[in-house]
Amino acid sequence: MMPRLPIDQAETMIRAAGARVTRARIEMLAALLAAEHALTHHEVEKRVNRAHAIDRVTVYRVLEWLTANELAHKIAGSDRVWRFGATNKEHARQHAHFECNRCGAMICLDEPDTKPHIRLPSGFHAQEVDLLTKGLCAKCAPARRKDRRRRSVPGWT
Amino acid sequence: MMPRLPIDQAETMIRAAGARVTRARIEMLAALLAAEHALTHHEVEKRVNRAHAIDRVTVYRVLEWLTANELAHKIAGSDRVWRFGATNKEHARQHAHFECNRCGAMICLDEPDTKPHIRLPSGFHAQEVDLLTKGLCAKCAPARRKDRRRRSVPGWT
DNA sequence: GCAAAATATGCAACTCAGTTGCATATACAC
DNA sequence: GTGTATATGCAACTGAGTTGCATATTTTGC
Repeated sequence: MMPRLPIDQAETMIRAAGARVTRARIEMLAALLAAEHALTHHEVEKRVNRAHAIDRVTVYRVLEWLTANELAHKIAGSDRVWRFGATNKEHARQHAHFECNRCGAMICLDEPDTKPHIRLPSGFHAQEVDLLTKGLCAKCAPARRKDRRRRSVPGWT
Repeated sequence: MMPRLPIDQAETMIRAAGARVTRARIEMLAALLAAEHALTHHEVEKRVNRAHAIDRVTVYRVLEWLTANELAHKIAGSDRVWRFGATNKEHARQHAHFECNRCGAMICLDEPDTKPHIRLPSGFHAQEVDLLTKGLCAKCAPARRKDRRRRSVPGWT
């Protein structure tokens, strides 16, 4: 299968979802598809605005729409900011992520080979298990000594 | 060992940390110790204010202080609100939690028996692994049909 | 193509968690 | 008790995310 431009791929995905194909949706999904890590609303806004201005609110609404239509998924980070990643078709449900304790970057990981076995109190009913690995990303690992951006207690959950 | 009042236990813990023993710290830690699940700043405020009024900002600052001193730990939920739990001495570092998809309640779990094996991209360095199981809590599981509080795409991460 | 209906966008104003600066109150050492 | 370090209260702020409503754009039916 030949490599396609994110913008074309995005359009195809949205069209396949049977919904209105708008420039905002195409460009935002394309931005997610092209991204090397999960993007905040602000990052999406910045990347898309290179082409033309999109309203803040539209960014939120489109991201919400993409999430509801399973073209993207959102990840809660330690900084209370949602990050969004394009949902790749193979692993439709990403439940494993990595978060950098220094720069806050988040990336999607493959599912772990061994699933942990969780013991819940009686009456509780599990639906999904999310795995968040924290540490230092490739950019931050070498620079770890001069740590300037750490939060109150880095890495705690 | 005989059961102690949370308020006494809290005072002992704070004194043991070698820090100033204030009413706000004692009462807030006692509230966390007595809580059946992790509390938001607002829940802490409400529970403590039965005794006497504590400023919103003080609540934030004391919770931060408790976290920094490892007497409590904070958990990021799907609703962008921090929840705090008393750090129990046996498992000093809680990294497994349960979040209810319906009411948002969070509780601390024991570590899973089998730790998952995570494969990271090269250059990445893992420091902690957090496990978040989502589903329905004992209160919400029976009432699951009339779901009124679900978020855009419930349970996604 | 063109008009009408359906829906997405932009704008303004809002909510709510969490933060910061600074003056005042309190715990503890002496 | 008195002095000093530090915790608290107050007010004002930041920044993410939301809502209502008017306007623009996509789609559908012709």
